[in-house]
Amino acid sequence: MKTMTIGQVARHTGLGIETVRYYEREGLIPPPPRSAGGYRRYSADSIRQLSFVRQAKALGFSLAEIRELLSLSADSQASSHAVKQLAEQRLADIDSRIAALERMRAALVHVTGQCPGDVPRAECPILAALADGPAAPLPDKATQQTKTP
Amino acid sequence: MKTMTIGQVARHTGLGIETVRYYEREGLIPPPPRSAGGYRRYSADSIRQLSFVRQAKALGFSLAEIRELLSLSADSQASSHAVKQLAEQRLADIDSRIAALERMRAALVHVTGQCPGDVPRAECPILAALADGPAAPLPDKATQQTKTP
DNA sequence: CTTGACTCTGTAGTAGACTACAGGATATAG
DNA sequence: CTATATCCTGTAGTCTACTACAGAGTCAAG
Repeated sequence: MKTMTIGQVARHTGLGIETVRYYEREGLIPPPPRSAGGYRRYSADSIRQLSFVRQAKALGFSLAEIRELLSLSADSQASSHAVKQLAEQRLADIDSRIAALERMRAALVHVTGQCPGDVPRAECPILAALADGPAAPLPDKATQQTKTP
Repeated sequence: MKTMTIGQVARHTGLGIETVRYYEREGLIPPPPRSAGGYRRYSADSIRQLSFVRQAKALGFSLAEIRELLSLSADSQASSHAVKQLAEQRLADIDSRIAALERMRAALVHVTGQCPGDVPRAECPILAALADGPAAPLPDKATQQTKTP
């Protein structure tokens, strides 16, 4: 079976060598087997995982979230229940991200395709596209005393 | 016209007070008018902008990108050409993000809905969902042959 | 006018995610 | 066998995006 050095893996995934080692330290990818001299020897599987990390990062997932997603894929044949629950949470999150991106998309289409230049700014609402979407439920402070004016 | 203090704005947007001031320093929102005593007085427009920032951040945009997006909305009636070009770039980016999220979504659906437990791991590919998506055009070295069976 | 909650500026510290060496070992072409 | 390109560990530095004070001023209620 063909294995690769860390440099080849880095080139294939578009990551830096130091970054690959960093991901290993952080537990995002399992430590690969080593050669007699101590060199890391990667398989194609590692490439897949690292590409996943790169993509997921570009989508705004934190390394902690990505670690979780990767564990989902690793455990997919194991404890169905907990895994499913986690996957369903992630699914909901992803759905709302897609929805928000599509609102943003619509607004941008509006800007590029329409907006003749005579509309008075309040009608070209990139802002409005995302202004009221319920994406991330932040640390709830809402149930404070509403000094409603 | 009704204006709000920074604390009220923070509560409305789910951001911290310090964060709101930070965004102002960073040029994400324009400095609001001040009261006689120097207090910032926000309008509903600020709320909209700050909510946009919060949402866009949750989608993985950096503050620099968000600044750009906000400038798009601010200039929407101005120099159509450069603005449109920028908007079109952002649009393409958003499209590929949506596509990647949808691949990830499909993989998660697969995990939650299918995956009876007897499949041998290579068939529940959350990894494969993102393994080869073209999200960020990194220093190109690709042209790799997919030896995948 | 006093009080207490709130805000101001400015500086400094933190967490996450890299990124850059230093100093030394290893692999491989010739 | 000898370059030289690549790899190793370990530590430290950087960048982004906050977050936390300190010390002082402001606002609204009573």
